[in-house]
Amino acid sequence: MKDNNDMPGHLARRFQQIAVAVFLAEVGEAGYDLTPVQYAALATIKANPGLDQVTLAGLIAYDRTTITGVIDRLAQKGLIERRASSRDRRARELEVTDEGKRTLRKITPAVESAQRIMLRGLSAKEGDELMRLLRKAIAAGNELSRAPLREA
Amino acid sequence: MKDNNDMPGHLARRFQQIAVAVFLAEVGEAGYDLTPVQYAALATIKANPGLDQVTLAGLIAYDRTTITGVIDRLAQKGLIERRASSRDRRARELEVTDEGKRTLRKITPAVESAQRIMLRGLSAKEGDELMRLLRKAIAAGNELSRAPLREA
DNA sequence: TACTGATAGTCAGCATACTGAGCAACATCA
DNA sequence: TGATGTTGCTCAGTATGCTGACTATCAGTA
Repeated sequence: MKDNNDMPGHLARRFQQIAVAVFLAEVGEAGYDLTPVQYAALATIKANPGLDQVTLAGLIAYDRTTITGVIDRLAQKGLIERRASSRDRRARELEVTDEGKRTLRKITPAVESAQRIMLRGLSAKEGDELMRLLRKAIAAGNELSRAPLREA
Repeated sequence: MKDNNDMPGHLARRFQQIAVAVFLAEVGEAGYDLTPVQYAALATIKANPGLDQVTLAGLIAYDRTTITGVIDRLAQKGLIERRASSRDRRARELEVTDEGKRTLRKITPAVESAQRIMLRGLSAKEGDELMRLLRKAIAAGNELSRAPLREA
């Protein structure tokens, strides 16, 4: 009988669980209330102003039905704006507000600190190796989830 | 500006996302409807008959508020039974039913196949190394989530 | 131009996860 | 025994993720 600790799926869940907890703790201590998912969306919108929801979802591998709620919450917090596209009346163009940009600047140290904390059991070399292996496994499995990563 | 791919937190989320999708696909193809979370709970109850919910939660690092729903669904499917404990009237003792045991036997190949598929981009050696690094990072961060792993 | 298929977004419903609160039962100690 | 603190479990509320269905719109073609 295999132990849970021999199951990559179980380890994936556990590592993700810790990663989220660390992120929320660090960002919360900095005085902000942003989830990892909201942060990634916000940062990606800032890097790609005016992109639509489907493109955003592809860039961070979110399901299109999930992104709706994330966008709603970011908009409600005043961090982004959602405008109808002029070229395609189905699409909505996303833009980070000034407050969104300010928030991003302010929480960056907390976000980076969180990334360090979740790897604190590993040496720098091991941390790099873990990320390399995760990237490789993810690349091979990209099409297996409903929300694969998509290039812009 | 750091890329998402340099964030262990993002990689964790993505790997977990793929792991769940692969698990559901494999188990679904085998004709069963069990989530990874339900599977881990079921297997752990079978290995520790009569354990209570808090102990179960500790063994698989689930939050105690999450386990309630998982147990409900397993019981509703007829895979486990929940009895009041005679020693502690607050506690409920969990037991796998015969159908639960049969189900566990039947889906084991699908579960193992899923674990292989989610590592298919890696060599055997790389897969082992990924698991080792995940275990190490998880051990160091165990206490950082609300639902840490606990020994029996 | 009318038809057909694809695409952008949303919604309902279900299953994790978590926060925080609450109740019942237990354990300990004055 | 009685007060106090702890523990097992549940519930309400919020935030991902997913399945599947639906509307509005677009794009290509007959």
